[in-house]
Amino acid sequence: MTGFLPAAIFNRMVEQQTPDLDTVFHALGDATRRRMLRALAGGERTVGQLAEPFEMSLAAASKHVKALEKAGLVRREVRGRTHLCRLEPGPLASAHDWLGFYERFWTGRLDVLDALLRQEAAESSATRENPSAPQSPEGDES
Amino acid sequence: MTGFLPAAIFNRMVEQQTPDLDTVFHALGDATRRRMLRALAGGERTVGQLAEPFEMSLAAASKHVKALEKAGLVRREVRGRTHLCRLEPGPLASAHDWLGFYERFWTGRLDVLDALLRQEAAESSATRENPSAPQSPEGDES
DNA sequence: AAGCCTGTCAACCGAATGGTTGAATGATAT
DNA sequence: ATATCATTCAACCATTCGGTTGACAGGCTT
Repeated sequence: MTGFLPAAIFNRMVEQQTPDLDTVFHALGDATRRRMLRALAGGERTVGQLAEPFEMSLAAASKHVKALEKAGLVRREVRGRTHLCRLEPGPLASAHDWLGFYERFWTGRLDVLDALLRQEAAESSATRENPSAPQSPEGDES
Repeated sequence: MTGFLPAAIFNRMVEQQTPDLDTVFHALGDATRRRMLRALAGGERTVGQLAEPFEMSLAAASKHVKALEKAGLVRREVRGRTHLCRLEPGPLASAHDWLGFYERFWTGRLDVLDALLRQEAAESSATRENPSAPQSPEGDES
Protein backbone atom coordinates (compact mmCIF):
# COMPACT_ATOMS: atom_id res chain seq x y z
CA MET A 1 0.00 0.00 0.00
CA THR A 2 1.02 3.65 -0.29
CA GLY A 3 3.94 4.43 -2.55
CA PHE A 4 6.11 1.41 -3.09
CA LEU A 5 9.49 2.57 -4.20
CA PRO A 6 10.08 5.39 -1.79
CA ALA A 7 8.17 3.60 0.93
CA ALA A 8 10.89 1.03 1.45
CA ILE A 9 13.52 3.64 2.02
CA PHE A 10 11.24 6.02 3.81
CA ASN A 11 10.06 3.41 6.24
CA ARG A 12 13.59 2.27 6.86
CA MET A 13 14.60 5.79 7.76
CA VAL A 14 11.57 6.90 9.72
CA GLU A 15 9.46 4.04 10.95
CA GLN A 16 12.35 1.83 11.86
CA GLN A 17 14.46 2.89 14.79
CA THR A 18 17.63 1.90 12.96
CA PRO A 19 18.24 -1.51 14.47
CA ASP A 20 21.80 -1.80 15.63
CA LEU A 21 24.30 -4.09 14.06
CA ASP A 22 24.11 -6.31 17.11
CA THR A 23 20.56 -7.24 16.26
CA VAL A 24 21.14 -7.46 12.53
CA PHE A 25 24.20 -9.67 12.76
CA HIS A 26 22.55 -11.78 15.39
CA ALA A 27 19.58 -12.30 13.12
CA LEU A 28 21.93 -13.28 10.32
CA GLY A 29 23.78 -15.72 12.55
CA ASP A 30 21.20 -18.43 12.06
CA ALA A 31 20.93 -20.57 8.97
CA THR A 32 17.17 -20.87 9.30
CA ARG A 33 16.74 -17.14 9.24
CA ARG A 34 19.17 -16.72 6.38
CA ARG A 35 17.19 -19.24 4.36
CA MET A 36 14.05 -17.31 5.16
CA LEU A 37 15.65 -14.17 3.83
CA ARG A 38 16.60 -16.00 0.72
CA ALA A 39 13.01 -17.14 0.30
CA LEU A 40 11.89 -13.56 0.74
CA ALA A 41 14.29 -12.53 -1.99
CA GLY A 42 11.92 -14.41 -4.29
CA GLY A 43 8.99 -12.28 -3.24
CA GLU A 44 6.50 -11.84 -0.47
CA ARG A 45 5.85 -14.83 1.72
CA THR A 46 3.44 -15.57 4.51
CA VAL A 47 4.73 -16.86 7.81
CA GLY A 48 3.39 -20.28 6.99
CA GLN A 49 5.16 -20.28 3.66
CA LEU A 50 8.39 -19.23 5.30
CA ALA A 51 8.00 -21.98 7.87
CA GLU A 52 7.13 -24.73 5.42
CA PRO A 53 10.65 -25.83 4.39
CA PHE A 54 11.73 -26.37 7.97
CA GLU A 55 11.19 -29.31 10.23
CA MET A 56 10.19 -27.27 13.19
CA SER A 57 6.94 -26.15 14.67
CA LEU A 58 5.20 -23.16 13.19
CA ALA A 59 5.62 -21.38 16.49
CA ALA A 60 9.37 -21.81 16.28
CA ALA A 61 9.47 -20.48 12.74
CA SER A 62 7.25 -17.61 13.80
CA LYS A 63 9.87 -16.68 16.38
CA HIS A 64 12.51 -16.63 13.68
CA VAL A 65 10.39 -14.31 11.60
CA LYS A 66 9.99 -12.10 14.62
CA ALA A 67 13.76 -12.03 15.07
CA LEU A 68 14.14 -10.91 11.46
CA GLU A 69 11.47 -8.31 12.01
CA LYS A 70 13.15 -7.07 15.16
CA ALA A 71 16.34 -6.63 13.16
CA GLY A 72 14.40 -4.62 10.63
CA LEU A 73 15.17 -7.12 7.91
CA VAL A 74 11.54 -8.00 7.36
CA ARG A 75 8.36 -6.01 7.31
CA ARG A 76 5.07 -7.62 8.05
CA GLU A 77 1.74 -6.70 6.59
CA VAL A 78 -1.18 -8.33 8.34
CA ARG A 79 -3.66 -9.06 5.63
CA GLY A 80 -6.66 -10.84 6.94
CA ARG A 81 -5.58 -13.84 8.90
CA THR A 82 -2.29 -14.20 7.11
CA HIS A 83 0.85 -12.20 7.77
CA LEU A 84 2.61 -11.22 4.60
CA CYS A 85 6.34 -10.67 4.97
CA ARG A 86 8.60 -8.64 2.72
CA LEU A 87 12.32 -8.22 2.64
CA GLU A 88 13.54 -4.91 3.99
CA PRO A 89 17.06 -4.61 2.67
CA GLY A 90 18.16 -1.50 4.52
CA PRO A 91 19.81 -3.27 7.45
CA LEU A 92 21.43 -5.71 5.06
CA ALA A 93 22.95 -2.73 3.30
CA SER A 94 24.17 -1.39 6.63
CA ALA A 95 25.81 -4.67 7.49
CA HIS A 96 27.27 -4.83 4.01
CA ASP A 97 28.68 -1.35 4.43
CA TRP A 98 30.15 -2.22 7.78
CA LEU A 99 31.94 -5.21 6.32
CA GLY A 100 33.04 -3.13 3.38
CA PHE A 101 35.27 -1.26 5.77
CA TYR A 102 37.56 -4.28 5.81
CA GLU A 103 37.52 -4.71 2.09
CA ARG A 104 41.05 -3.48 1.57
CA PHE A 105 42.23 -6.32 3.74
CA TRP A 106 41.11 -8.95 1.30
CA THR A 107 41.53 -7.06 -1.94
CA GLY A 108 44.71 -6.13 -3.72
CA ARG A 109 45.66 -3.63 -1.12
CA LEU A 110 46.11 -6.47 1.29
CA ASP A 111 49.75 -6.96 0.43
CA VAL A 112 50.59 -3.32 0.93
CA LEU A 113 48.76 -3.14 4.17
CA ASP A 114 50.20 -6.40 5.37
CA ALA A 115 53.69 -5.13 4.74
CA LEU A 116 52.90 -1.92 6.54
CA LEU A 117 51.48 -3.71 9.52
CA ARG A 118 54.41 -6.05 9.73
CA GLN A 119 56.77 -3.14 9.46
CA GLU A 120 54.96 -1.31 12.22
CA ALA A 121 54.89 -4.35 14.42
CA ALA A 122 58.57 -4.93 13.87
CA GLU A 123 59.90 -1.46 14.43
CA SER A 124 57.80 -0.31 17.36
CA SER A 125 56.51 -2.18 20.35
CA ALA A 126 54.10 0.68 21.06
CA THR A 127 50.56 -0.36 20.26
CA ARG A 128 49.20 2.88 18.89
CA GLU A 129 46.88 3.09 15.92
CA ASN A 130 48.36 2.44 12.56
CA PRO A 131 48.12 5.78 10.78
CA SER A 132 47.77 4.05 7.44
CA ALA A 133 44.95 1.87 8.69
CA PRO A 134 41.59 2.43 7.05
CA GLN A 135 39.18 4.83 8.68
CA SER A 136 36.09 3.40 10.28
CA PRO A 137 32.83 4.56 8.76
CA GLU A 138 31.28 4.62 12.21
CA GLY A 139 32.60 6.30 15.31
CA ASP A 140 33.40 4.21 18.31
CA GLU A 141 30.67 1.64 18.09
CA SER A 142 31.11 -1.36 15.88
CA MET B 1 55.68 -15.76 8.53
CA THR B 2 56.06 -17.35 5.12
CA GLY B 3 54.66 -15.41 2.19
CA PHE B 4 52.22 -12.78 3.27
CA LEU B 5 49.89 -12.18 0.39
CA PRO B 6 49.14 -15.75 -0.51
CA ALA B 7 49.44 -16.88 3.09
CA ALA B 8 46.29 -15.12 4.15
CA ILE B 9 44.26 -16.76 1.44
CA PHE B 10 46.06 -20.04 1.64
CA ASN B 11 45.57 -20.37 5.35
CA ARG B 12 41.95 -19.47 5.04
CA MET B 13 41.45 -22.23 2.52
CA VAL B 14 43.57 -24.95 4.02
CA GLU B 15 44.31 -24.46 7.68
CA GLN B 16 40.90 -23.14 8.50
CA GLN B 17 38.00 -25.50 8.14
CA THR B 18 35.93 -22.79 6.45
CA PRO B 19 33.97 -21.51 9.39
CA ASP B 20 30.33 -21.32 8.49
CA LEU B 21 28.40 -18.13 8.26
CA ASP B 22 26.63 -19.05 11.48
CA THR B 23 29.85 -18.69 13.41
CA VAL B 24 31.03 -15.63 11.53
CA PHE B 25 27.80 -13.70 11.87
CA HIS B 26 27.50 -14.74 15.47
CA ALA B 27 30.96 -13.41 16.14
CA LEU B 28 30.02 -10.16 14.44
CA GLY B 29 26.84 -9.86 16.45
CA ASP B 30 28.62 -8.44 19.46
CA ALA B 31 29.80 -4.85 19.71
CA THR B 32 32.78 -5.80 21.84
CA ARG B 33 34.04 -8.20 19.22
CA ARG B 34 33.40 -5.74 16.41
CA ARG B 35 35.44 -3.16 18.26
CA MET B 36 38.20 -5.70 18.65
CA LEU B 37 38.19 -6.28 14.94
CA ARG B 38 38.39 -2.58 14.39
CA ALA B 39 41.37 -2.42 16.71
CA LEU B 40 42.97 -5.23 14.76
CA ALA B 41 42.42 -3.27 11.58
CA GLY B 42 45.07 -0.95 13.00
CA GLY B 43 47.58 -3.74 13.25
CA GLU B 44 48.54 -6.69 15.39
CA ARG B 45 47.37 -6.61 18.97
CA THR B 46 47.96 -8.80 21.97
CA VAL B 47 45.02 -10.18 23.89
CA GLY B 48 45.75 -7.75 26.69
CA GLN B 49 45.78 -4.85 24.29
CA LEU B 50 42.52 -5.96 22.78
CA ALA B 51 41.02 -6.27 26.24
CA GLU B 52 42.27 -2.94 27.53
CA PRO B 53 39.48 -0.65 26.22
CA PHE B 54 36.76 -2.71 27.84
CA GLU B 55 35.52 -2.69 31.38
CA MET B 56 35.47 -6.41 31.72
CA SER B 57 37.80 -9.00 33.09
CA LEU B 58 40.66 -10.20 30.97
CA ALA B 59 39.14 -13.66 30.99
CA ALA B 60 35.95 -12.31 29.47
CA ALA B 61 37.84 -10.47 26.76
CA SER B 62 39.89 -13.59 26.15
CA LYS B 63 36.68 -15.44 25.45
CA HIS B 64 35.71 -12.83 22.92
CA VAL B 65 39.02 -13.24 21.18
CA LYS B 66 38.48 -16.94 21.14
CA ALA B 67 35.06 -16.43 19.55
CA LEU B 68 36.69 -14.35 16.84
CA GLU B 69 39.31 -17.01 16.38
CA LYS B 70 36.71 -19.74 16.17
CA ALA B 71 35.02 -17.77 13.42
CA GLY B 72 38.33 -17.58 11.63
CA LEU B 73 38.35 -13.81 11.84
CA VAL B 74 41.49 -13.72 13.92
CA ARG B 75 44.68 -15.69 13.88
CA ARG B 76 46.80 -16.01 16.97
CA GLU B 77 50.52 -16.28 17.14
CA VAL B 78 51.81 -17.25 20.55
CA ARG B 79 55.02 -15.35 20.94
CA GLY B 80 56.59 -15.92 24.29
CA ARG B 81 54.04 -15.27 26.97
CA THR B 82 51.96 -12.94 24.84
CA HIS B 83 49.47 -13.94 22.21
CA LEU B 84 49.65 -11.76 19.15
CA CYS B 85 46.41 -11.51 17.17
CA ARG B 86 46.02 -10.56 13.54
CA LEU B 87 42.97 -9.88 11.45
CA GLU B 88 42.08 -12.67 9.06
CA PRO B 89 39.77 -11.04 6.57
CA GLY B 90 38.68 -14.09 4.61
CA PRO B 91 35.51 -14.78 6.58
CA LEU B 92 34.68 -11.10 6.51
CA ALA B 93 34.89 -11.28 2.76
CA SER B 94 32.61 -14.31 2.76
CA ALA B 95 30.04 -12.52 4.86
CA HIS B 96 30.37 -9.47 2.64
CA ASP B 97 29.79 -11.63 -0.41
CA TRP B 98 26.78 -13.24 1.14
CA LEU B 99 25.24 -9.86 1.85
CA GLY B 100 26.14 -8.70 -1.62
CA PHE B 101 23.57 -11.13 -2.92
CA TYR B 102 20.89 -8.75 -1.73
CA GLU B 103 22.55 -5.69 -3.14
CA ARG B 104 20.08 -5.21 -5.95
CA PHE B 105 17.39 -4.83 -3.33
CA TRP B 106 18.87 -1.65 -1.99
CA THR B 107 20.47 -0.26 -5.12
CA GLY B 108 18.76 1.30 -8.07
CA ARG B 109 17.35 -1.99 -9.17
CA LEU B 110 15.19 -1.91 -6.11
CA ASP B 111 12.34 -0.16 -7.85
CA VAL B 112 12.25 -2.58 -10.74
CA LEU B 113 12.42 -5.57 -8.48
CA ASP B 114 9.85 -4.16 -6.14
CA ALA B 115 7.43 -3.67 -9.00
CA LEU B 116 8.08 -7.19 -10.22
CA LEU B 117 7.54 -8.68 -6.82
CA ARG B 118 4.33 -6.78 -6.29
CA GLN B 119 3.12 -7.79 -9.70
CA GLU B 120 3.88 -11.40 -8.99
CA ALA B 121 2.17 -11.24 -5.63
CA ALA B 122 -0.86 -9.58 -7.15
CA GLU B 123 -1.41 -11.80 -10.14
CA SER B 124 -0.72 -15.19 -8.65
CA SER B 125 -1.46 -16.56 -5.23
CA ALA B 126 1.01 -19.36 -5.87
CA THR B 127 4.15 -18.84 -3.85
CA ARG B 128 6.68 -20.13 -6.32
CA GLU B 129 10.07 -18.58 -6.81
CA ASN B 130 10.19 -15.30 -8.59
CA PRO B 131 12.04 -16.11 -11.82
CA SER B 132 13.51 -12.62 -11.89
CA ALA B 133 14.76 -12.90 -8.34
CA PRO B 134 18.52 -12.84 -7.96
CA GLN B 135 20.34 -16.12 -7.85
CA SER B 136 21.87 -17.14 -4.60
CA PRO B 137 25.63 -17.50 -4.65
CA GLU B 138 25.34 -20.48 -2.35
CA GLY B 139 23.25 -23.56 -2.79
CA ASP B 140 20.69 -24.41 -0.21
CA GLU B 141 22.44 -23.26 2.89
CA SER B 142 21.98 -19.69 3.91
C1' DA C 1 65.05 -19.53 42.58
C1' DA C 2 61.39 -16.23 43.44
C1' DG C 3 58.24 -13.36 41.79
C1' DC C 4 55.68 -11.08 38.31
C1' DC C 5 53.27 -10.92 33.98
C1' DT C 6 50.26 -12.67 30.23
C1' DG C 7 46.85 -15.43 29.32
C1' DT C 8 43.92 -19.60 29.78
C1' DC C 9 41.00 -22.86 32.35
C1' DA C 10 37.29 -24.31 35.28
C1' DA C 11 33.43 -23.57 37.89
C1' DC C 12 29.73 -20.88 38.52
C1' DC C 13 25.82 -17.47 37.60
C1' DG C 14 21.92 -15.05 35.37
C1' DA C 15 19.95 -14.00 31.08
C1' DA C 16 19.01 -15.00 26.41
C1' DT C 17 18.24 -18.53 22.58
C1' DG C 18 15.89 -21.97 20.17
C1' DG C 19 12.94 -25.38 20.51
C1' DT C 20 8.54 -27.79 22.21
C1' DT C 21 3.43 -28.07 23.42
C1' DG C 22 -1.18 -26.46 24.25
C1' DA C 23 -4.30 -22.74 24.56
C1' DA C 24 -5.97 -18.34 22.68
C1' DT C 25 -6.97 -14.93 18.88
C1' DG C 26 -9.07 -13.62 14.97
C1' DA C 27 -10.41 -14.11 10.02
C1' DT C 28 -12.56 -17.06 6.73
C1' DA C 29 -15.61 -20.70 5.04
C1' DT C 30 -19.62 -23.64 5.33
C1' DA D 1 -23.27 -20.29 14.30
C1' DT D 2 -19.68 -23.31 13.89
C1' DA D 3 -15.76 -25.14 12.34
C1' DT D 4 -11.36 -24.35 10.29
C1' DC D 5 -7.27 -21.95 9.13
C1' DA D 6 -3.15 -18.81 10.13
C1' DT D 7 -0.74 -17.13 13.54
C1' DT D 8 0.59 -15.68 18.06
C1' DC D 9 1.03 -16.29 23.06
C1' DA D 10 2.44 -18.46 27.30
C1' DA D 11 4.72 -21.74 29.79
C1' DC D 12 8.28 -24.71 29.91
C1' DC D 13 12.90 -26.92 28.86
C1' DA D 14 17.83 -27.57 27.56
C1' DT D 15 21.60 -25.14 25.76
C1' DT D 16 24.36 -21.29 24.87
C1' DC D 17 26.15 -16.71 26.05
C1' DG D 18 28.50 -13.30 28.40
C1' DG D 19 30.17 -12.24 32.49
C1' DT D 20 32.51 -13.14 37.12
C1' DT D 21 36.11 -15.21 40.26
C1' DG D 22 40.00 -18.00 41.59
C1' DA D 23 43.39 -21.27 40.36
C1' DC D 24 46.79 -22.64 37.07
C1' DA D 25 50.52 -22.64 33.26
C1' DG D 26 54.31 -20.72 31.14
C1' DG D 27 57.60 -16.95 30.07
C1' DC D 28 60.28 -13.07 31.54
C1' DT D 29 63.10 -10.58 35.14
C1' DT D 30 65.92 -10.00 38.79
